[in-house]
Amino acid sequence: MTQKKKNLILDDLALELGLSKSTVSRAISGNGRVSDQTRKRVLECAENHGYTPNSIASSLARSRTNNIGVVIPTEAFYNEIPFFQECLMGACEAAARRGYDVLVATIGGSDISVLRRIVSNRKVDGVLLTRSLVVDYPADFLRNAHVPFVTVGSSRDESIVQVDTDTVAACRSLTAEALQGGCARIALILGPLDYIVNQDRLEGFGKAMQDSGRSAKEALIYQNVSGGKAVKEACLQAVGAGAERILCGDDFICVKTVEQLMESGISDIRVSSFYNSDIIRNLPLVDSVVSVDVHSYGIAAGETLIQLLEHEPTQKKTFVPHTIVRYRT
Amino acid sequence: MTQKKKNLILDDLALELGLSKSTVSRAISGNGRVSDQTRKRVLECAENHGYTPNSIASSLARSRTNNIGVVIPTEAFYNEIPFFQECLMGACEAAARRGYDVLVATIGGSDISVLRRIVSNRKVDGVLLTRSLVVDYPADFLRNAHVPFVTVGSSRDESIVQVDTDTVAACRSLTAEALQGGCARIALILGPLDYIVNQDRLEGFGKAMQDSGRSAKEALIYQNVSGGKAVKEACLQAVGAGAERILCGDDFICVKTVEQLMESGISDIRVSSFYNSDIIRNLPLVDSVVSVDVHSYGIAAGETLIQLLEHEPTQKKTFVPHTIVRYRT
DNA sequence: TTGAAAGCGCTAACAT
DNA sequence: ATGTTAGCGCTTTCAA
Repeated sequence: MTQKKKNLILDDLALELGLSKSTVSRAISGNGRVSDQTRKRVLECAENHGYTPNSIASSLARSRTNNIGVVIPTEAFYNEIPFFQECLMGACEAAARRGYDVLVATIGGSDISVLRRIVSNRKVDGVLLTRSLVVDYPADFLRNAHVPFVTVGSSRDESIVQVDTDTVAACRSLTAEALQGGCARIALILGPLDYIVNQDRLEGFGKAMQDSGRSAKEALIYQNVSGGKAVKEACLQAVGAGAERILCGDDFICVKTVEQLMESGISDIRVSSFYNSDIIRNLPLVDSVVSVDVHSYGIAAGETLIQLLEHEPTQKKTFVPHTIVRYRT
Repeated sequence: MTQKKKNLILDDLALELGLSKSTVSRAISGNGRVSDQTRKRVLECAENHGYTPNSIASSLARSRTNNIGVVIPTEAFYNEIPFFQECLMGACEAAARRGYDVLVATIGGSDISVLRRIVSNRKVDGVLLTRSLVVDYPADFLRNAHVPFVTVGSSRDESIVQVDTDTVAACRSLTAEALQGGCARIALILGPLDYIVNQDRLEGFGKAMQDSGRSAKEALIYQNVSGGKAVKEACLQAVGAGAERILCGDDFICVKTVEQLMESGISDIRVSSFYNSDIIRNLPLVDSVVSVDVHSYGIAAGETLIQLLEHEPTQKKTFVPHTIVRYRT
């Protein structure tokens, strides 16, 4: 086998086999009837010539790229690093399984130019949105452009296909646990409410409070807290107001909260997080978290999107499981 | 403007403008001479029709996709989460700036099937390798397939275009600092030596020892340590052997080491890490780390790859800066 | 400067 | 079951 054989194409195979291009194409793609005999001959020939179809040409002819786009926010990313990464890896896994590839579309703030580009360049067949805002520009854009998409995380828009964990239920359970300890004064530090997930967290929290016969009013709730400094301030306020336990909306908040507590030399307040990643696994004071297998999350979302693209039946809303994890009992 | 205009193509514009396809193409792509007047007319027309070229067709005609592949290892990833993520984001940024898009190719262990696929499907013009092993399958494969690529991290192969931080120098400095404290017994816990980066770390460490007039023999060196359990064992051994300071090869090792120290109730040993991410920013006992701006790292690598693809002059080896960061002096 | 025409490599009617 | 023939939408010689 000489190294420098030029890239051969369908015609070459057809010529060598004494068949027509189309028959060879059918045999290789598996679309259309071909006798078992010829199929075998073709496949064999392709195999030992190391023929691989040019997917670009195929894309042009079929108007399908077999690529999906995964949208990742550049900023939020610094607060929730592992989430998007794991999600992405999951999506890649799902894609690979079905012969798709993944294009990354970063979104900085409300700048969706990269997304616009890959869509208008027709580089993807569909898109995975890895965050849902209350006002969802990317989703609006995609709907408008008639590009199939799936959101990771809930959307208020029922018509959107979504894959999510039951955030409300998860936060409800975690809060319930926290309350069981007979904790009198509880604080909640939450991020921006224009993220659906934070709204859900708040809702779950509220429900648990009600469940235990309390009013959400009794709790110290700090919402729309963003940035390390703001978190630390909220933490100080909570402490000042006599909080015995602090629930944190996400990892970043949790990290900053614990940081503040340590700095203040406080060690008798317990902390929980509504979302768990490896970052907080080593933090002191944290004793329970909501844990989601984000990798499966990504797989489920990728799989769902591909089902959509292949016109396979799909549920409008898929739930992925969560668990409550306790540290140092 | 009606919403449902069908996707228009070059011919449509040509027709409307009373020009030929080719002229319109030239005007839009900017390749080939067109009178300023017509160019303006064409661009205007394209603009207010919202015309966007079909990049797939263009790819087929030019044999260029304007996509780059970024290879991410699936396993190592769990130990060094932020690194690959940030690198990827940096690469995306560089790509976006130059009109390229990014395809993700995951590699699990030595399974490079995804990489193989995107390459043989001709979905990318070049590849970024985000890790270098001593025996580098992906690099060998790419070289063999004549696909341009750049490695993030050093390679022993001088012919490969690489973007890296000067790991040897960085670890040398950090070790030197540690030794200055007048530390008698120093330990080094290092990951697998089949990663170039670990070899470099070891080398930097050794040099610093020599610089200070000691022999590397004096140090407690644990190499090829992988997995949390192994790290903890190494840590215990180091402690048993009287280590006063522990240098860790990377964040994962650092986390596990500190974990072990805490569990053993030890608080008079200082720890340093040869690589720093947010994970360890909140760890006790750690007082100095090597810090690299991984995002710029990714940008530099992406930029270098694209230069390569566009046949612009490129250095064989680009260094990105590092700093030594001290915590709690 | 512009146009005509031949691809790029594959797919999918339609015919045989 | 296989072959023929148009495309898919853009680029790029080569002429004019």
